[in-house]
Formats: sequence, C-alpha cells, structure tokens
Amino acid sequence: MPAERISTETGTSPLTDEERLDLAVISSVVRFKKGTQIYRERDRADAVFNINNGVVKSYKTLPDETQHIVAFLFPDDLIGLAEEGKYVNSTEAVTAVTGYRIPVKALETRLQKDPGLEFHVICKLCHELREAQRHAFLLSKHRALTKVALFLQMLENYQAAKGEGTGEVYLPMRRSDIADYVGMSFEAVSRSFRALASRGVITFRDRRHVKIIGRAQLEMVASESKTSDLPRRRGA
Amino acid sequence: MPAERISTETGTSPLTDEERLDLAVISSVVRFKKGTQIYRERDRADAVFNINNGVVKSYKTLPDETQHIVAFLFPDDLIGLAEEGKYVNSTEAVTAVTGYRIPVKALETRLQKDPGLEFHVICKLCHELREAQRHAFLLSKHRALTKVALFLQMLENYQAAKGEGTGEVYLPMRRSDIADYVGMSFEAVSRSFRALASRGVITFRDRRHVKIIGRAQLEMVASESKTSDLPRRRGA
DNA sequence: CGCCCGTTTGATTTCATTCAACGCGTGTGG
DNA sequence: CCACACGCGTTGAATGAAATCAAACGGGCG
Repeated sequence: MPAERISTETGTSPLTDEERLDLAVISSVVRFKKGTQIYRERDRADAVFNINNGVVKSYKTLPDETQHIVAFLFPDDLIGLAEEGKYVNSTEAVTAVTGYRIPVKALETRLQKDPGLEFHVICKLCHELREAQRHAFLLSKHRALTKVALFLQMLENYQAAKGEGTGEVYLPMRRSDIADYVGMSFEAVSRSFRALASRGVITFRDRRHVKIIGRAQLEMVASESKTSDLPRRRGA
Repeated sequence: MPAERISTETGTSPLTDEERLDLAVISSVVRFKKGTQIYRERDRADAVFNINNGVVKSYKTLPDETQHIVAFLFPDDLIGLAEEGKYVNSTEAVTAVTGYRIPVKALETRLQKDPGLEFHVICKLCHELREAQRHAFLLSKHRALTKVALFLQMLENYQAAKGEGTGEVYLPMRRSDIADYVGMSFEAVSRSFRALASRGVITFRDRRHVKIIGRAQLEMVASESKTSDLPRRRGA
C-alpha cells in the first residue's frame, strides 16, 4: 500500500517543533502569490506542502467550469492529499502563501522510522474527518442564512483557536469562493451577509472584516431549521 | 492523546483474516434488530463495532428532531468514531445487524503492540475522508435528480465492489433516510426516483430493488449542472 | 383480514438561482 | 497625481425548483 495515500490536508496540533525542524532539513521553502495554482488534480503527487503563512483553497473543477471547494487551508495545515500517487484535488493560493515543500519520498522514509509521527498523522486524519463531516453538515442545510452563519462560526472558531483573538473575523477569500464552499450562488452569499448585518448580528469594517455583534442571534440563525421554530415530524 | 480518537467508521480492506481472528478473541458477538439504536451521540465510547451483516446508519439528531445522516455503514465497516471518549454520532440498525463488539481497552493494547494495525487505521481513515468529501460533493449539488443519481451510483459502486454483482441495486434504507443523507425532503426523493423511472433510466422491481437501465443517462443526470448543459462563467 | 407505516401523488408557497445593471476600490497608466 | 478600467461586490426583478402541507395509496405484519 503506497505511503502517498496517507498524505493529508488540514489538521490540528500539526507538528511538534522538533518534528518541524526535522522535516525542514528535507524540505525547501516555497512562495506563491495570490491566485497561483499550487498543483492540479490528477498531477503526480511528489510533494506535500506545509503552509506557514496565508490561505489556500482545495477544490475540484467540474466539466462545466464551476468549482466545488473541498476545504480552506490555513497556516500549519498540510496540503497534498493523494490517491494512487495522484493529487485528489487542485489547490490555489487565496492570499500570498509561504510554506515548506516536502518531497513524499523523504516523508515516507521518515514515517518508517518514526512511529510517533505515524500516530500524529492518525490524529490529523481524525481531525480532517470531523472537518469534512462538519462541511457536509453545513451543506445539508437549506436556508442560505444558516449556511453563512455556520461558515462564519467555522472561521471564528479557527481564528479563536489560533489565538488571533481579535473581536473580528477575517474573510480572506472572495464571496464566490465562499459560495463554492457552502454550495450556493455568490449573490446569495452577499445577500446573506447583508441580511445578517441589517439584523444587527454582524457589522462590516470592510468587505473582508466582520465583527460578530450578537453571538446568541448568530447561533439562533445557525440552528434554525426553516422559517419558524416548530419541530417537524420525521420518517413518514 | 486518547486512543479512542482513532476509532473509525467505514473503510475499505478493513482487516486481514488474522487480524479479524485476533480481534475475535477479545470481542463478543452482538445482534441488533431493525430500528434498534446501537449507541447514542455523547455516550461514553467504550466499544467499537465491526459489522458482519446488515446496514447501519450513523447520524446526528438536531434540536428540531430532524436528523442529519453522516454515513451508511455496511458489512466489514467499523463503527464507533469517538472524540474525547464520547461517540461523535448516534447509530441505528437500518436492517437486522450482526457484528462484533470490541472493547476499546483491548483495542488500545493491540494497537500499541501492532504497528501494522496502526498503518491499517491510517488507510481506513484516508478512505473515510474521501468518502466524506464525496458526501459533501453530493450535498453541494442543487438539483434533486442529480443528488439521487449520485446516491444510486454510490450504492452501486459499493455493491459492485462487494461482488454483489446482481444487475440490481438494493436500497436497504427508507426514503426518509435517503432524504436525510442527501439533504432533501423524502417527498423529493420519492419524486426523483419516479422521475428517473419514467425517463427510462431505472426500473423498480419493488420499492427496495432498482435496476439501472441507462447507465450513460444516469451519469448524464449525475453530472448535469442546472437545466441545460451550458457552462457558466465564474468568480464575479 | 385489517391496520399501520412507508410511500406516492397533488397543490401551494417559499426561497435561492438566474439574468442584469450598478457601485465601489484598487491598481495602473497617462 | 488623477483618471480610468477592471475585478469584485452589491442590489433588483423574474423564474424556477424544491419544501411544505395535505391526502390517498399499497404492502407488510400482526
């Protein structure tokens, strides 16, 4: 079974300082400017990247030119999920990005020797899995406001966990990227943001910086099922 | 870091015969009848289950009594994904189910001793991750027919991989379960099936057994973006 | 054999998509 | 330094598809 299959995207508690140092030896620094493609779906997966700075989107391009965004990746996340030696998704720098490029060959040998790293990978994958399930959960929602509210909470949680404890949420990506992630049109994303703003749930400092005024109301919106609060019977 | 976190749900090439045998020693046979809850979200996760027979659904129950189905699990899949010692989802037998109940304590000690098993877990998790991403992809689709078509393909792929090479796809779950998985109303699921049937893409032997007449047409439907085939510009 | 759960079908409403036009801001070239 | 253009975001109006409400049907199981 090829070790390429274990490369991954995103993850909490990514690497200890020693591990990062070890990997630095076999890796090289890379830099991508905003909008640059890092690799394409189906390309030969000969390297994994560890993001140091900036934001990356991982996506699939459909025959109709539309794209489905699988995940947004932030500093300390790994990108390069592969299957059968080929990248599963395409990735692009959403902002300017710096990171380490780690050849899979080198990574493989390291993994052989270091069972602790193997365990680390397992933890990362569990995290990823829960993230993907959260994404699916978000996508299963019907109301546009709900999806956007959940998306906001997701970003806020991430930024809070990173200790970027500004009372503000930063939106590094375009409205259309958010749209491709939450599965709706970018116009609807825009309208949802504005609706939240006019309801006094959030305020915009500029188009990329949101402040959450009413966390309680936001949670309300995020968990509303339809129009009213009435539960509905299930299963016929 | 607790070993419970590495327990998982679903997976290809689950266990070798020896591994299964080894685990059998520390596990007990269990049996659930259709509709039985196996465990509930937030319960203390003290065991993992290996499904031998039948179908299980893994889901989250929302405050409004609705449920979001995270995954359907089939024979050879493992259920019991946990975080912080608690089950992440609830699970219920969709059909009659038999399987092995494996105490996590025993599993932990086995994992300590057997690094090969650890690697196996990594592979399972990668598989899971791709599954979850596929689910999210399905959910991102807007047209009801597309979602149902993708769901059908998913079941067919699974059953083909299992060597259940009947020209028929078996639907073990209710329409409302499918609805909760693909993120739409059960009425819409029903209508979609009938629409596919009236278009001559599928035929029903009974409500649970579908035959795919036009695989090509099904793939068409599964990949259609909206009404026509026209690509649409992106990003502003 | 009849009841009940699950499914189908119908009518109406709701809400996001779509098409289209305008505004803003940023970066670029004159 | 200003003007303009272009990408991105916002807003508006009409269409359309699925959710919802409601009722009838069928099949399986007691």
